[in-house]
Amino acid sequence: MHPKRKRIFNAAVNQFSKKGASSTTMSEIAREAEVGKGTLYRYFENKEDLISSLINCGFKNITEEVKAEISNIEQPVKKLKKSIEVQLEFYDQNRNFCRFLTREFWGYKNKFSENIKEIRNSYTVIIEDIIAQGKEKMIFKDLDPELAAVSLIGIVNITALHWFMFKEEFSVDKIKEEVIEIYFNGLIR
Amino acid sequence: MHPKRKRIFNAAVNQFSKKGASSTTMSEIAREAEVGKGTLYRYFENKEDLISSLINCGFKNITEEVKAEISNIEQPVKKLKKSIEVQLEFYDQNRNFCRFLTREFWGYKNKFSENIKEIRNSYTVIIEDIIAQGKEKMIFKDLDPELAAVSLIGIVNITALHWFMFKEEFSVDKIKEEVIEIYFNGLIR
DNA sequence: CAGATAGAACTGACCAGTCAGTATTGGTAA
DNA sequence: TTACCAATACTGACTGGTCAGTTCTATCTG
Repeated sequence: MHPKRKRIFNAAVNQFSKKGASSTTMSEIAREAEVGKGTLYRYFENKEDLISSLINCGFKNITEEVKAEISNIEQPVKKLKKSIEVQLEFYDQNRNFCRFLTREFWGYKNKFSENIKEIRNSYTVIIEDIIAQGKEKMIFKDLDPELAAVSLIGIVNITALHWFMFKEEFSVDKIKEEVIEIYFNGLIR
Repeated sequence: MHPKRKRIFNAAVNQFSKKGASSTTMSEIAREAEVGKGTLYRYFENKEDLISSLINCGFKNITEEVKAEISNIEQPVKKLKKSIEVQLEFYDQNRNFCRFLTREFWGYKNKFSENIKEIRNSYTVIIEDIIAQGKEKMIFKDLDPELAAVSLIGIVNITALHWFMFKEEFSVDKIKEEVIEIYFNGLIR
């Protein structure tokens, strides 16, 4: 990616994660990126394009990373565990992006929203497939794979968000262990 | 509550859930509420006041309802099950509010944000306490109650949101059953 | 009449997007 | 090496439009 485009991306994520996309002005992004305001429009058509490119690109990154990391794992349980780990680590290393994503994701209602539905789905489906696979092999219970997938995504996302919204420290390892315990074996002793 | 204030509340939730709070104009809210624009400012100081009152009030409603419903239940497991049920049913009956809340909640960074942290916490703590209680009674595993509470909230919220964002039908019963199964006993057979 | 309301008209602030002008780069010829 | 010249990248003041919040008048209700 062009280094200036990268700079704008980073500046935008920083600002968006602080104030939300719609309360952030293009001038602020330009200032933070140390770039003229006009330059923004050389790299992005308009504000909406910037926002959706950001969501697109970040989401694609996570999805690709997860896909790559689980591709040579056989067992569904190990696959899921790995994907939880990868996701938590990605969030840990991209906190601002995580804040931005979780905030804008649901809300995003515009001409790009169809696109976003698709992107989101592309991730959900990966998890869903693993669960369906494990269900066939009689490793997982007979539950709706979509619901099970969404539940896992919910746990991981909200936990990560909660932790670095309200806590100072964020221990991927501890959270990973406990999330895995709850999701696979439940809260009850 | 004054009926006109109520009307404005409803209109605002409708609009906000469609377009997001910051892209909704006060004139639109007035039109939808069938109320003069000037009247809005008799019932709310300004737009921000309207938004934060809405979040406040809705969140308080859920919290109160959950508190009331679980107050005369003894067993931690039953308490948690009830609170899942109440929350899902509340969301089902207030879909627009749910969409609005999940969208604005995390993002809300302004003079009210401290307040929102508090409100949120007041709900998390209820769940957390039940879990801590069950942990002491050796019913629940030795996990961090906060993490366990946040996980549950994540499952319930994201599942509900996913369902009436991407699906037409929303069966509280089915979702409740499966969420409970996963959360209490885990995905693994 | 008195208090509340609708809603039109207005104001001032704010902001996305533009564009005329400036700086930088890289290629070419002297 | 230097001088010159596009072409390309960049800048930030400016514009047009939008919208929160105010004010005012006509209307309604009791």
